[in-house]
Amino acid sequence: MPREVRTRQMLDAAVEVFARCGYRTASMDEIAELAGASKPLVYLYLNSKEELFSACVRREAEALIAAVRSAVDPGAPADRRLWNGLRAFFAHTAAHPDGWALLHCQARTYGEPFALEVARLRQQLVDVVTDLIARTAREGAEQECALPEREIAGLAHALVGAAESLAGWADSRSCEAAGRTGAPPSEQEAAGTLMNLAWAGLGNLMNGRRWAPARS
Amino acid sequence: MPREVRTRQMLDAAVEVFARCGYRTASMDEIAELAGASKPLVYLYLNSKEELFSACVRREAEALIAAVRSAVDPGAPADRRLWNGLRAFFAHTAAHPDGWALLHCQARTYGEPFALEVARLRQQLVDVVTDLIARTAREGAEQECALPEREIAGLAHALVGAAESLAGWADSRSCEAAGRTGAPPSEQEAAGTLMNLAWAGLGNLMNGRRWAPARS
Amino acid sequence: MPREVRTRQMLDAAVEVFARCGYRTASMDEIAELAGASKPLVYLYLNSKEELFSACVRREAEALIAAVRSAVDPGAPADRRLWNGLRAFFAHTAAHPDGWALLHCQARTYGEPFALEVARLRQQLVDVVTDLIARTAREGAEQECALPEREIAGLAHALVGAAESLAGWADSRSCEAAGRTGAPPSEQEAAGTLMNLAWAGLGNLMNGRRWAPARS
Amino acid sequence: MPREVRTRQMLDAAVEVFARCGYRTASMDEIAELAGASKPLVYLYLNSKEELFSACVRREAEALIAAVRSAVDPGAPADRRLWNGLRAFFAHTAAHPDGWALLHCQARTYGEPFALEVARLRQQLVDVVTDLIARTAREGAEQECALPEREIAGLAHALVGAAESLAGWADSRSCEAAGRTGAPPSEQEAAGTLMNLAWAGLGNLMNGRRWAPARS
DNA sequence: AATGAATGAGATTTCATTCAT
DNA sequence: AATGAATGAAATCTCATTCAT
Repeated sequence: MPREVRTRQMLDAAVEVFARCGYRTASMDEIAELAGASKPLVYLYLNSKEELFSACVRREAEALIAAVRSAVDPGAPADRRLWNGLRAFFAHTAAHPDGWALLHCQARTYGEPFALEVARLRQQLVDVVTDLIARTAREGAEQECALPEREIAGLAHALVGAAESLAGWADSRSCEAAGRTGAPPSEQEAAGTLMNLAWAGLGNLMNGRRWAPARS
Repeated sequence: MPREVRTRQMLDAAVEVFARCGYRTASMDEIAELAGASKPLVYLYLNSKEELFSACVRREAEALIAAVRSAVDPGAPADRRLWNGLRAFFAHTAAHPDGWALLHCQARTYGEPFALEVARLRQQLVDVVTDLIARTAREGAEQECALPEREIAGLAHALVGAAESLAGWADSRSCEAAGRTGAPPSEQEAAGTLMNLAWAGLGNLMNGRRWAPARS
Repeated sequence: MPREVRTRQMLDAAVEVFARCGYRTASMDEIAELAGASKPLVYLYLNSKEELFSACVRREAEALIAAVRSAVDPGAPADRRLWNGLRAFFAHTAAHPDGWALLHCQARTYGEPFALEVARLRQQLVDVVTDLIARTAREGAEQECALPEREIAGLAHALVGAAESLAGWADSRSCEAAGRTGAPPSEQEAAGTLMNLAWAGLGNLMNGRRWAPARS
Repeated sequence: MPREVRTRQMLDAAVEVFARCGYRTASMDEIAELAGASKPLVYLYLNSKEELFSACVRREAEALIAAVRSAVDPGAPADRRLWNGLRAFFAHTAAHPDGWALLHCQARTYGEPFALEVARLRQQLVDVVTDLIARTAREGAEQECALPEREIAGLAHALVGAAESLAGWADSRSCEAAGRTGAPPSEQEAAGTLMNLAWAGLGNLMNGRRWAPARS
């Protein structure tokens, strides 16, 4: 069996096991077995547990970012682009729950040696969203009312977080765990909720309709 | 030294170590040492690593929820209540970064035996927010336009996720890791961004100003 | 069982196993078993295989050097001092064949991380011998004929090597291995052979009776 | 590439790696890579790590013994023969430091399966020297004073050991390790030191000028 | 109330070695 | 003549956990 194929199998297995168990709890034995190969072969091709995990994270993150990017038609109007990006995000995370779990749940531990890399990848996602928002704001501005960069960054972080949370909501595993009932939301629903939030927020902000605490 | 005091010391130490290293990587040796007690004593008081971790999560989650709840004056107007809740959330997470790291970063692993409990605690937080939103919506509705429960739940999830993300943004550790520059946002800023988002979104939804994809 | 006693047992076992198998071949399992303790305890007390080996080498080297040093009566005449030193050397190596094997056979591999330390310890032995020779030469000089330092160092190296070789000769294990027959030499014999060599060599050198190649 | 050439390349590589790392630490991967061949080929030609090591030791030992033997002109006078043998020994070990390291440092481990063979090869070297000394003694005896065989064997062992030690002294690697300073001795110097020692020792012994401990 | 001493079980990783081609 | 692919076995080391005091 050619090396490339084997490597992919191993990554697939590793993503699944890491998503299920977490980095430390996952054992190389289990990964190797699931990949249908022997442990030494896993080491031969992927060097160490750490590198294997890194490779998984990188692959999944790149796939997610690529999915979002390619869904965004550069010629479309601003709102359409944001909408498509969101739908692609929810579609991809729903289609690849293990990869998503890896990125969202497992890869955040500070103190692990790959934390830095993971943080950078998440930042990439935020950057993509920041671009989307900035263009949306620019094109959609009814009047000359540029949002400060800092505010846009905040919005992007908030949106990414909201999207992550909604994606998690849609994940049946977390449903069971939390004891929630009722069907999880569809991608359309999740994207819709978020789109409305973003659209309304952007609109208000751009038009100066801010909420401010009443003087006490 | 009385048992209560010792126990608190142990939990403090455990939260710090768990936050820094994660559940699996943290070692009971380190925790015991940091707590200034011997390992057998830790076991005598807290039974096992798992129970110790659970106790940490429970304590920190309850503290966070209590902080948010107590900041919400039941007699205040709807927007004020949401605003105060958000500020309390950001204030608390900023004041207790280890506890927050525990809840946000470490405690998400599916597959660990305490995952269930952790998910339930997060659900409590979502429930608090859901209540806030529901009441805000009810009171703030300019016209009779009840939002469906399902949509409110979605909003709550989105808001909690956005808040988490903004709280993470404000955490200097993740800043360094992601290579971001510029000062992290203050609690006021974070709360403001989120409040605007929520307020605008709620307002639009309640008034039927929804964004919908153009027919293609 | 108190820590000190256990530690000594472990070192004893380690010296035996390392001497028998060499550093790499020896297994911590075997050492722990021979020491009558569990492996984790060995690690708790001695940290790592490398440190364990270092500790063995240090202990044995110090014991050997101490044995030689304490046998040398500072008030005795020069030849007597050398003689006593040699006898002590052969007596000690014969009495502690494992320790000797460790120093002589196992601890020389360049490339191992402890090679440096071992080389330094051997140098100590050479230094002791150099002192002995230097004083012998000074006191025993029939006429004013100081040997150059460099020559003395050479002699010391040669003597130490010769002693090592004779000590190895006396070791029954190497006898079997080499297929030699006949009883191995006693300490007295070995010391005598070496003493004569050293004494004659020194005498000749000091009196200028050197061997030089005939002009060809 | 013909088999013979390849085999030599492999042995060259193996000697280098074994000398650098020791038998156990050396890896077949490294040897194969350095030899520029694939691992299965190494196994095809040399069967196993053990046989490979044996082959290396045999080759190097035979080369050393041959060098010494061929330097000894059977017709020359006794002292001249010893002198030439010694010079050849130091010249060869200096010219082939890896081979020498293999014989002197790596190949002494009792407990490895080739220990027996290695010991026999060293014994051959001792035998060569024993012959040299025996003939020297016979020819050089000023009076009828045959040295007992046992004493000659002792001398031979001592001389070989001394030579080994001096050769080691001359090896720059051990110099660095021991922290010694000053230029290492040349072959001439080493051979001279040893020749004087041997010559004087032999002379004294044959003439009955022995050192004996004073009655106490 | 508190601990020094001790361990069973399991983790990652390495390596000599062999097929199938 | 030569090799890419693959592995069984064993190494070092760690850790949560428990006695005996």
